[in-house]
Amino acid sequence: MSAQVSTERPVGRIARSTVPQDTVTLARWLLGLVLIGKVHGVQVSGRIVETEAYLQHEPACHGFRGMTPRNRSLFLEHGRAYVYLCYGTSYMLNVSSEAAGIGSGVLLRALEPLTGIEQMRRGRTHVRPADVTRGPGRLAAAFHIDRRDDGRDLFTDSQLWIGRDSYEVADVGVSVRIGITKAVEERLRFFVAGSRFLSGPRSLNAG
DNA sequence: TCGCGGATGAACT
DNA sequence: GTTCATCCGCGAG
Repeated sequence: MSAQVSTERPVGRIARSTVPQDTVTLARWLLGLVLIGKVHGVQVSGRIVETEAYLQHEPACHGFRGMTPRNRSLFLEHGRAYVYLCYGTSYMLNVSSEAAGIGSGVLLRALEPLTGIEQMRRGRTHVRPADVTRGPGRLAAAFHIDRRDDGRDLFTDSQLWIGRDSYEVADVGVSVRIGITKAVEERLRFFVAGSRFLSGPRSLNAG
């Protein structure tokens, strides 16, 4: 099958009032939207093609044991960035997903690069262009996302935000989540079916 | 394409 | 001291 590749289209702001306030709904709704960032003053962007939902009531979720200094952004109202360092090497970008006080969120796992590809690859020229935003750690590295971005409002921020263009997702795929050790059976990973820019083993990206 | 092992650092128990 | 939602390079098939 031929993977559809999106072309450049004008990206606009999304009214906060239209952002879903339910974790699984938000995880699916984010697919096809565009993440915009800035690297050394240059705008970079990519289409969201893969997300995972993390619900506070399950042990795989960072909010499971309640609020701590690290995860407090997860408990803000929906649409805030929760950024943390994983394995000492990779930052993860999440979107808080429920009302204030509830520690659920959506992990952004992969983007299809749209603009600023060479900027994203700066200093990582050994990474193939198609791989530069494949995987949550590489996505954050490409956008230079770190703990300073923690807490940003991703629908009103000027440096790091989520917008929308005319692209519409045809088919959404569902699978188990990747890389976790708890609640491994939950099917809470969502992706743009057929995208060439997904992370994880091929077997998870079919159907 | 896959599976494996090491690197890595901050938060948490 | 343990945990961890990863990445990279390597070698086998």
